[in-house]
Amino acid sequence: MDTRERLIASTRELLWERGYVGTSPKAIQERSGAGQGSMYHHFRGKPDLALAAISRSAEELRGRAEAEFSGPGTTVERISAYLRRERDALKGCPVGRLTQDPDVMADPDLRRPIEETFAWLTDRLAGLLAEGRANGELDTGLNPASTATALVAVLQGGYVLARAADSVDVYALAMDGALGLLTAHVR
Amino acid sequence: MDTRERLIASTRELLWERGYVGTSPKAIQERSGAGQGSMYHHFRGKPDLALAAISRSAEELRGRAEAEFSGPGTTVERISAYLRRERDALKGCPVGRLTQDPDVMADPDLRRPIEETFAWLTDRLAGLLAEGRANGELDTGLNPASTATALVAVLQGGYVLARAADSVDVYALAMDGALGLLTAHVR
DNA sequence: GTCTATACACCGATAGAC
DNA sequence: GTCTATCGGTGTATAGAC
Repeated sequence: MDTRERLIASTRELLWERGYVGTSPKAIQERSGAGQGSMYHHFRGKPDLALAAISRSAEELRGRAEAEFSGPGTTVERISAYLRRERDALKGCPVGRLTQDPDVMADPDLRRPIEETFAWLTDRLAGLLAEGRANGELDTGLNPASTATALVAVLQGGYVLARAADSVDVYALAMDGALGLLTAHVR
Repeated sequence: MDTRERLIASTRELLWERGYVGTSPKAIQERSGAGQGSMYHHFRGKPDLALAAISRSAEELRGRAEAEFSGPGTTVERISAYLRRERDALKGCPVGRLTQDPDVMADPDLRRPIEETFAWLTDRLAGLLAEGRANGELDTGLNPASTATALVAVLQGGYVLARAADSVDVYALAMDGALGLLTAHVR
């Protein structure tokens, strides 16, 4: 990995662990092994580097989700696989955690990848639910848009509860609850 | 409000808006109108003040939730009232947002009120669901513990999605989805 | 109780040598 | 491309006068 990539990788880790305000150029330099001058040669400053890091994380998240969504099985099985996928629940969501960072949300450039990721995710899930409803797998009474939003929310909230309880089991419990509720709509 | 209370109130606001790392003693002093010496007279330092602020916020959250839980109506109506209560969804949860703060979670004293609040909340909701199941209001197949966890998660995640989309409507949509799923279990 | 002065490390960046 | 030097501002206090 070249210096530029190491800088991005280290920034992604630090943003995940400590958020934007909690991440200093100095910490990024130390973790990446790059010097001061090196960092400012490759990036114009902290926001520029953060943009590269956030975009990369958002891209990766979508890629992994898409793999699950377009995998084998019924729509409910694919949604279940996505929700139950092994996650580092105590670390939280590398994209979702940034919504709590006022300096990120105040910068349209930094905000965009986050907004787009959740819009895409909710939309993709709504599509799967609509597909399941259309092919008779799911109840006709189920609303794809609101249900999809609730499912993404339960995922993000599961991270919050797991961190609060310091237990990955709480994340799994939240997914059990959500899927238990959804299953009642399976014909 | 005396100086001590103003310091706590300002710290609560700042922790809500900017988190622990994003909140400086200087900012607290400016917002509260208290001077440097005044702040360090009433509190030993930032962690001490944060503990007072977090405890207060946690207490208030429980009080408001309990008002909804012990209010009128069926168990599902009370849960619905709680989830749909008017909230400043774009500001996020004053307690839940702190789970993203590594310095808060690393300090057992600061962490405790957060952990306790979510444990209480989930437990209280599970009790309501169990009650609804026992009195025939809800499906016997519904698992109170996992469902309660999912409901608290959807609430916390609703805040995340609302901030990501910069829209309170997304929060409401998540609640619609969750209640839509729950309603299928109402006999 | 509140004020001002002081301290020292870190933040985020720029300049210029190599 | 990377290094070191330097910069003004902030973070988080402590000390001591009033």
